[in-house]
Amino acid sequence: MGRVTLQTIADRVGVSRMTVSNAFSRPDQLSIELRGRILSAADELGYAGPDPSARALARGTTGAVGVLLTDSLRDAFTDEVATTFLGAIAEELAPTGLALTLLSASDQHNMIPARDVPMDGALVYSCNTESTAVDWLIRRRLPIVFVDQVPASGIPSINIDDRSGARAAAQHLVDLGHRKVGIISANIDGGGGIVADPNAATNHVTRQRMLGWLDALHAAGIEPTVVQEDPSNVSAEHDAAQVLLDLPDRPTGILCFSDVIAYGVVQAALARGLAVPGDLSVVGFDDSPLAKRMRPALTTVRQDVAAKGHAAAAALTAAIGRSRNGSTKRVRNVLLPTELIVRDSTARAA
Amino acid sequence: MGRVTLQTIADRVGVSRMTVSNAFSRPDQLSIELRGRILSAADELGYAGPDPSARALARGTTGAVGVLLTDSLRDAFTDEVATTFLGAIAEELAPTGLALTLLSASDQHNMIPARDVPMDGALVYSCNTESTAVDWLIRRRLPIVFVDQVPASGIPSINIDDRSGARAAAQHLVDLGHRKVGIISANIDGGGGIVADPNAATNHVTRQRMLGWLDALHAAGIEPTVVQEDPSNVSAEHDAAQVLLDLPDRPTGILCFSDVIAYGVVQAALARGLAVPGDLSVVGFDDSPLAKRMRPALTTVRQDVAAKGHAAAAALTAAIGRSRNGSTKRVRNVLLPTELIVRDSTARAA
DNA sequence: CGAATTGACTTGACCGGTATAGTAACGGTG
DNA sequence: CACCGTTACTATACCGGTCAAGTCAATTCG
Repeated sequence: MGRVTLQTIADRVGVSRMTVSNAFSRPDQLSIELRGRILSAADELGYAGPDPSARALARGTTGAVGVLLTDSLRDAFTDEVATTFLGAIAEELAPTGLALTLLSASDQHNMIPARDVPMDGALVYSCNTESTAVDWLIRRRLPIVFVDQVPASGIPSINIDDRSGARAAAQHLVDLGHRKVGIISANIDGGGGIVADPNAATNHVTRQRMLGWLDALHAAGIEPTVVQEDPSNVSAEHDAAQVLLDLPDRPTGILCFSDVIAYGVVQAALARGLAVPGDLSVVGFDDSPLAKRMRPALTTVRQDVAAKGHAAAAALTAAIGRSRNGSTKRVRNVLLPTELIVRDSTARAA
Repeated sequence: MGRVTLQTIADRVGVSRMTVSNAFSRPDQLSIELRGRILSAADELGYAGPDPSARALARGTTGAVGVLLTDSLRDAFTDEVATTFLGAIAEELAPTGLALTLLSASDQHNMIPARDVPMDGALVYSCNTESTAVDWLIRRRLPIVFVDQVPASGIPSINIDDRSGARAAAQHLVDLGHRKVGIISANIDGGGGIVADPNAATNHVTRQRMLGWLDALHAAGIEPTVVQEDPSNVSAEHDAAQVLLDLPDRPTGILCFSDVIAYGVVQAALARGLAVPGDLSVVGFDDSPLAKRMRPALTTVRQDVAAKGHAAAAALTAAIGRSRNGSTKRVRNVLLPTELIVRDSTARAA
């Protein structure tokens, strides 16, 4: 027995295929009585409703939007900040009925999700600027929204004020009298260890935070030692911390790209008998739940990740709406604020 | 200027549409020279590659698989157990190049993701048995895998041994001399508070754990007081705990559906000056990271969520493969073990 | 009472690809 | 030199829907 299609049902009921289609998609186009007959015939035949792929082709819409995530999706679920973000997106998307498709920016054996997966629009979340996946999305002329990405003209974007936040964090250490400062950044140039050129970061967020830190430090005449996480390493935070703590002229304050890193630094410091914040001040970034939870509670830069997610999803649905009815309203570039939260992991330099 | 399709390129280069299609999808079917010309023509015209929807229709495959989640996707990202599970799925799926689409079981204004989103297969994760979304997936004849779901014949399933785990947990309390036992279950019949019929649960996991607890308790002649979380409530765990702790004959041991609930119970107990485990023993379920982290460290039932995720994704790709080449290999029903982990939240009954 | 409207379907084209069977040219073989 | 297997394309028929523009009878209206 072949597949059941609109035609199968049409033949069975003795109407045209179009009428059956209407029975499912535009109930007001036929009599209630006939619709009832069609629906029950469909039911008997075990029809599951119009084929989504066929419908997508004909209608030009799929009912799903994508989120493009750097490298492994795995990480997206491991990181508390990312899950909060995704959760907020899901929440904002729920009333629209759109499903959420997770796309990996890295392609697996000639399958490039950004190019090959059907969708109505996409969110680009903190991808490296060099990623080709983004180019595919653009070529497809999909409505897209950049999040934590360097804003491009004509593309709506959601960012947080990373630079100001980082600047405030660094200034905080400066104000506490720290002169020897270390920085642990996310990955900048592919390896681990000490970074030669702090401005080489391909990731927008990494770069902005770096600029912010340097703003305040340079203004105070401080030249920090910058190390980066080795992304291929499980104990990346720990190793990066060791590099700094092993320096002949050990820093008294460390600025971290994230709370997770900061946590690792604090653990590493405590493990070698250093007091935090007595011997070492540590500042994180994000204000993830971890920051409040850990001991000492972490001084960090707060960003409202949930708000970012909501804004991103809203911007995307707006962009999709815009592309549907050809409206040319100007796109918005949102910049959400950051705020320094001082807790117990920072103190005056010894 | 209209949309660029295979035909546009074909006309431009002066070949048939099929040849252009081959240039993209089956490079071995044409000369290298011609393919080069086609590709560069496509490039000039700003062609983004074969339209995914059209290709999906023609090929009958979309490159994405779904995960059907109970109610709000939001929760899926909030719950550490769920994110671990999803992360493992993503990891297992990565090498296949399949994208992961998150589907809400609840339908929003006549858009039912399970029915309307294009996909090659789906995972059904811990949905209520009554959910109609599952029926849609089945009707579509999509390859599916049940996870934490009552196994149905002909459908591969991944489960953990909830009942044995719960039994071990309850037996543990019995062995410690507890006679007054409370149970805090996940939602059973839609409300909050004390549950009349513990067997009324529509969710398979909820039901199995309940059966397990009762196995051991009834064998010891103990009739527990069962309360359930009110899902609509933010402080659900706390409230449920209060109900038990307010009982005239306060329980000395409480069995919880999850570690998160157990955490809430411990907090509630400590808040009213009860010692844990001195005055009250608490057992969780899942062995999420929280269990190890909290103080006192939680006695709980361990399940390997990551393994569950991997198994689920593997089973799904297997099912998809099976449906492609019409193989009729028998489907597998996997049951993963659980293990009681005794930590510091349980002690002999006072 | 004839014309304009409405309701209920139908017709034919189109969405943008892919599968499969062909065909023509080319070089090698017995 | 007829025969055969390749290589490189093309022709035709779907895939399973939806859209826009009919058709035709049953109202409604001036």
